[in-house]
Amino acid sequence: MSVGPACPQRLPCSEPLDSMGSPPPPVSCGPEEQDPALPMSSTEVPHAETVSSLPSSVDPLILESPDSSTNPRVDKSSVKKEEKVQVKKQKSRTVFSATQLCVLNARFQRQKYLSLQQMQELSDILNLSCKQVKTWFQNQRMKWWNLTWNTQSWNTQAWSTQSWSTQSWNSQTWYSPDWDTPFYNCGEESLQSSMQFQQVLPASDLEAILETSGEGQNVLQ
DNA sequence: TTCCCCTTGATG
DNA sequence: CATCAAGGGGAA
Repeated sequence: MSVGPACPQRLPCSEPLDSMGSPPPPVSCGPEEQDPALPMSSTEVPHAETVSSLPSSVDPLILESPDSSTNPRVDKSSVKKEEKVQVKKQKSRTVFSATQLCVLNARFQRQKYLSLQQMQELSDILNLSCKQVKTWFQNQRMKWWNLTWNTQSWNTQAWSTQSWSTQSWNSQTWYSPDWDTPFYNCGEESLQSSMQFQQVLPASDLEAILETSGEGQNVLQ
């Protein structure tokens, strides 16, 4: 009933597609192709999730990845697939560890859209599934947009809608020219300032650390 | 296929 | 209660 669509007013998103002129769908960039088959074997979400015994946010950091072992075992629940197929309910909200979020956030600040390859790279580094990374970016984009227009509401004069819409999208999108150089793009620092996420760490550095360390999650305590 | 968008469902 | 990661639908 008139509750309203509850929709946060359609964002002025002209879509990055039009910006570029012809950002073809997806393009599938490389050999990677789509991965709807779930790379996760069966454990879909290997970590977290069931950590509700801790009183405070101790952050156990379960970033470890047992998936490498190819599904060693499924903890409790004797049923895993069946449950999904039949019940299909039980949505599990994966709780990303601090490290994972850190890297994701760092990357997001530089790039709002990732290509498939980049997505896979990130997922590999963080030990997450491609789908998870994709979903995370999707949700982040929503938040970011809401935040952006919200900010504009306060400073209606500060920003020119045209300014950001043009620059931002033009800079880069999922359609990036450089696959080899995932990081580094144009100077979007301006956006950063406005956004003021709480973290201002060197994205490339962070990722580099993770990459080098393989799975050093304790790097940043 | 991807995207956005809203809602669901779990976690804090 | 809010937040967050997903599920699902509709649209290029």
